[in-house]
Formats: sequence, structure tokens, C-alpha cells
Amino acid sequence: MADHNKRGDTIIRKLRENGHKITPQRLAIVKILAVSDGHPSVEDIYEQIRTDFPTMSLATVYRNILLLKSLGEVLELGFPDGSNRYDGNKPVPHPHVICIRCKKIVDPVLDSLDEMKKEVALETDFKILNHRLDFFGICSSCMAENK
Amino acid sequence: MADHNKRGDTIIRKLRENGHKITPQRLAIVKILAVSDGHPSVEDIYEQIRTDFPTMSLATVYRNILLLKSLGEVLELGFPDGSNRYDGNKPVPHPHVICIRCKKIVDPVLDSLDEMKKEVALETDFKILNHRLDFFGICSSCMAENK
DNA sequence: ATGTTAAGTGATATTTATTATCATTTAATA
DNA sequence: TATTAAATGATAATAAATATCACTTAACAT
Repeated sequence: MADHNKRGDTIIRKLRENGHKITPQRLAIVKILAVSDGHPSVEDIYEQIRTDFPTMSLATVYRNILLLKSLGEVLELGFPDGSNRYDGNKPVPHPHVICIRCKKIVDPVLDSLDEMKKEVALETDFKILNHRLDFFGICSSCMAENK
Repeated sequence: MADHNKRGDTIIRKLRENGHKITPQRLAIVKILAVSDGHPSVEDIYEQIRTDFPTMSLATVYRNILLLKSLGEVLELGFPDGSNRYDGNKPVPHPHVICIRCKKIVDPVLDSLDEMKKEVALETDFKILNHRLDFFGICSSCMAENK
């Protein structure tokens, strides 16, 4: 196939380096996560793969996500409603903007983030290691549908 | 008692306005949440009250938090590890700084927040309704203990 | 004060998401 | 091709939150 999935290759390499086998199921999961523009949920991934692998187990999806998280190759996005979605494309903490209507997730580029991190460290005297910035709202296309 | 709990009174008033009864259990829960410098969990609240009300049910804590959330008088803080903690003192979205060692939560005042909100709206074309900003790190006292 | 009633509570069952278990299968290496 | 540790599939177990239901009680009217 002519789909050179660079990010997927990186993940596969990382798995190999750490002595993990590359099974067809694992490959399918990685492939989806590496593209993951849509920040899929476990169920999303499961359903997507099940059309090709009817024998795929949900546990395998969970197991592989756990593994990929531990390797730092997938970022878990936990939402206030308790649902989790995953980003294997850019597995580093970064801001998200989520549409509460269509559930679309956008990754904004925020110049003010660096400044804010400095401000937090200065004000609280914490050593900041990690962060989670989510903005919830309604995207322009959902707004347009509200005639 | 000379503890004039202004915030607690506000919550009680809101409950009355909406036709809810003020039971001793409910009062105890509100009292803890209104002070809530420590951003307690459901279990925290349950354990605290159980010393005085040995008959208190965990379900009652959940029920009352649900009610207070629906009235906008309590803010639920959901964390990446799946745990939830509650803020009845300032039930409006605001940034938190969490120590991953001692679990302390600090509310920083961030001047750069307004600027960031503007930047997000401008860049993504979303109508921003809500946000969640959490910074994770190690507080100064925990740092000091690491001789 | 007392009785009435809808709301609240306690105890427990149910649900849902995730993790653990274990027999079987398979990828990787020799 | 054989060997073996790791992975999988099916299912059980766990944990957090919610639902159920009989019983109790706060609030209101009398």
C-alpha cells in the first residue's frame, strides 16, 4: 500500500526496540492511533477493527493502549463525562478544543501557553511537570447548522 | 456556633429556592463542600461525616453532589487517573495546580488566562463555553522534603 | 401541635468501564 | 521447523457511579 504512515512506523519501531511482538491486531490498533485525527475512543478502535478482524477482543484494545501509554506513544484524553479518547499522533500534552455538539477535537497552536506556564510556576512555586488544557465549546460548522 | 459559613448559606438558600429539603445529612455535606479548601473526594466527605452520622449512606453523598452539580453550586474536578474531587467553594471553572505527591490543589491567579481564551476563539473559530486548565507538578514543601 | 405528603435516605442491586485471569495461539529466534 | 515467551480471546473480577425501593422525615397546612 502506498500509505507511508511515518508516525505508525515510529511506534512500531519503539515496540520492537522494547521487545514486543508485532501481531496483526497490534498493527491494526497502532495504525488507527497513529493517524487518529479523530482522537478515537476504545470502542471506536474496537468497532473499526472488528470489521476486518471479527475475532478481535476488546481486551486486546485495552491492553495495547495500556502498553502504548507506558511507552509514551499514546496520550490519554480523559473527559469530564468520564469518557476517554486517545491521541497517538501527538502523544505529548497539548491544548485541545472540543465541540460539545459533534465531539470534534481540534489542536490549537497557542502562543500564550509558554507565558502561562511561567506564570503558574512563578505564582505557585510548584515545579510544573505536566498540564492539561481543554476548552469546550461549539465549532463553527455546528454553529452554522443552528439557523 | 460562631462559624458563619457564608458560602454554605448561599448553597442552602439555593437549595431552598429550588424546593429541596434541608436534611441533616445534606447540611453536613454542604458544610464540607462549602469550605473545601482541600477539594475533597466523595470518600473524603463520606468518611468525615460518618464519624458523626454512622448511619450515613455513601449513596447520599453521591446523590447530593449530583444535585449540587446540577444547581451549579459544586464543580467536579475529574483527574487523569479517573478520580474525582469537588469544589463547592468556587464552583466556576478555574485553573488548578495539583501536587502529584501530596495531592494538594492550589488555585492560581493567572492574568494570561483571558488572553489565552481570546487566542483560542480566534484561532479555532469556536464559541468557547467552558474550559479546564490543570497543571501537575510538585509543590515546594514536597520538593523540600527531597533532601 | 399534629397530620399529610412528596422528597430524601439507607441498603443494596445494577450498570458501565477497565483490569485480571487463564487456557490457547502465535511471532520471533535459533 | 521447533522452541518459547509473549499475545490473544473469552470471560471473570473489580471499582466507581447510578438506580431501585421500602422506609423515614422535613416542610407545610391545618
